[in-house]
Amino acid sequence: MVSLPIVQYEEKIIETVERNPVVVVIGETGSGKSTQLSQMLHRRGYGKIAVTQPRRVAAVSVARRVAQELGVQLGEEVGYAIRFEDRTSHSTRIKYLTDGVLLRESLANPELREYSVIILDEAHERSLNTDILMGLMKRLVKVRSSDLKVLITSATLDGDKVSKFFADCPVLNIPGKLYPVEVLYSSERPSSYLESSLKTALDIHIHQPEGDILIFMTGQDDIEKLVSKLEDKVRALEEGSCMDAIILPLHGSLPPELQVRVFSPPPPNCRRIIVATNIAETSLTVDGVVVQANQRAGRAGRTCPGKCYRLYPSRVYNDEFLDVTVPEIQRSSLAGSVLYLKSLDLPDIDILKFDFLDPPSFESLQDALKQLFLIDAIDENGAITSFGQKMAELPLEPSLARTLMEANDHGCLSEALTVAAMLSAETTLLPVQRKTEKKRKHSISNLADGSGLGDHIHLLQIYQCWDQSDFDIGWCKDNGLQVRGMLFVRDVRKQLSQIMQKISKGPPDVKANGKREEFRQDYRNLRKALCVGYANQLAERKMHHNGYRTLGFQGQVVQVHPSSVLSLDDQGKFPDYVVYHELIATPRPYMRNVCAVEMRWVIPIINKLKTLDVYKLSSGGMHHVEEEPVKNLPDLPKKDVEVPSTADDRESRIQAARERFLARKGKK
DNA sequence: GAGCACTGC
Repeated sequence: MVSLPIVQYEEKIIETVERNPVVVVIGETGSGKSTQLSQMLHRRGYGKIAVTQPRRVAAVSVARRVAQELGVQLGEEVGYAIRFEDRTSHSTRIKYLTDGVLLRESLANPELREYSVIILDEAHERSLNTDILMGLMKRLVKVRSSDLKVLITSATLDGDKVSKFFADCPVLNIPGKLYPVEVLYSSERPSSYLESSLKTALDIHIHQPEGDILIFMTGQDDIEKLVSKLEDKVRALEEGSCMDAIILPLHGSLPPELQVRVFSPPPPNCRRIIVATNIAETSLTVDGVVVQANQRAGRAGRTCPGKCYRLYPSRVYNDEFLDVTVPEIQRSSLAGSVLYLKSLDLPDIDILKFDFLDPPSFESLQDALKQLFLIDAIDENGAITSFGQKMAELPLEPSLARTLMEANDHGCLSEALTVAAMLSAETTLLPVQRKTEKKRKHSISNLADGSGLGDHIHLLQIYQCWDQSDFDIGWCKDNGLQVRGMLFVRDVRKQLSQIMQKISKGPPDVKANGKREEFRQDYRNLRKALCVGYANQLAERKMHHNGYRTLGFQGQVVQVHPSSVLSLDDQGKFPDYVVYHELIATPRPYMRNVCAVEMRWVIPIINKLKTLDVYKLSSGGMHHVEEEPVKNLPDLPKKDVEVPSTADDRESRIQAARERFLARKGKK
């Protein structure tokens, strides 16, 4: 085995950990920190060690490698835990797990006494879960000062910032780059990145010695175009003029069996040209890559020297590309995280003053509080309700958790479970769509059309059809649904159902299999439950056309997404009110996954909005503290609510996303 | 008739 750089630092690392409760380890890709740190501490007799990873594949593959290095059976001394898969046992001493799983564990056991060491790996990725864990660790090292060690590891994270966050804890730098990577820039900005990538890749293929090429593109669409163009060009090359080449696409919606092709070595005298999304940036390491046609130099130089071609001038790179990733916590809805933190009931944690490495804006916290209030997860003073406590147990966004609670009280839990599970997997359900195959959708819509009521009902009906086929794999294939996506839905549904059984007072309504609602055809109870859950995601149709105005966004005009199955009435009109699952930020904002609701269900929500007092919500029912002057709070309508505003900050984030999108389009 | 990507419980 090649000796990893980190091994030389073992004494130094151990010594620093012995003396400090928190240590930051900065190690570049290839330093071996993910596999070696846990083993070092294990050798020195530390107790059970948890190592978090932001992604499932990473948790599994790193655990597998460490078990192999230690010569033990996976699941014994070394194991992993990801959603739906716990491969650990009583003898497990080193446990790899996703950050989400550790957060769930900390809900059941806030002090995490099971572990002597907690390593938050890949913290530079700034996943929302890791960010929250960092805040919790800061508190935990105080509570468990004598028997807990915390390590924060990262490739590029600003070590000083994290150190400062953890009371000036020590920072260890482990050099890791094994081989040099030469970086080459284009002299000017290309008019088309696609054409420029094509030209550069061919040029490299024809003129450079052997070694694989990795090209980064922004999306599946461009990947498919580039792959087909590359195939044409390579085929057209004169026989024997240069080595062979195989072109491999790589992106998230590619089935796993096609993804793994990039791990098998090419035939002799053949160069692989891999065209990937940023999935290859972090999730997967492709051996043999020596040349890249875009910006991620870290992926080359792993096993031998490499080259990185940047298809734009260095000035562009320096001026426009060096923004550090905006942490997830500063761009996404915080309702789920806020509810989670409130449910922990830590006496010394005030959500508005929770110690984040990069605090989210005051507005987005308030936005989250407003949403939680609207769905009864917190009371008017901002304190978590018993309802909210139960919702936090569910691994769902609060809107869907609330929908399940409501459905359970109105005899349609079975259907609601299905809808929530289908939405959890929605992106992996549909097959890789090619522009040439549009017909597929119709085959399933004969069986399930949403009864005109929208996409939630559509998803429910698809699952019910599959259920009636006895979960036949062939049925999925015949109807153009991804098998692994549907199996995932079934797992999620089962998990949600078990949690609902645990938390509901009476026996939950899960056995009914949806017969009653099915016969009703109008799915009224289910839609009402969705309306209650999506109280913050309501839209009202504009008087004279089919555009909508969101009630949550100050009069923002949105359209129903073209993929929606929602039908028009005799007059060619959409329903007066809908709830939506998400808004997509494109030049024209779209609601994706909508469900028709009735005005009489909307009225109580509007009324509740009138009672909303954001000042009380955010003061947590206690005296408000100085730092945020009242005049900075957004004005909330207390009377005559026509266009209630509950998501001002999110609106500005959507706006910013739109501007970024437009700017990108403009450049093309 | 338009769709940025990726990840997690």
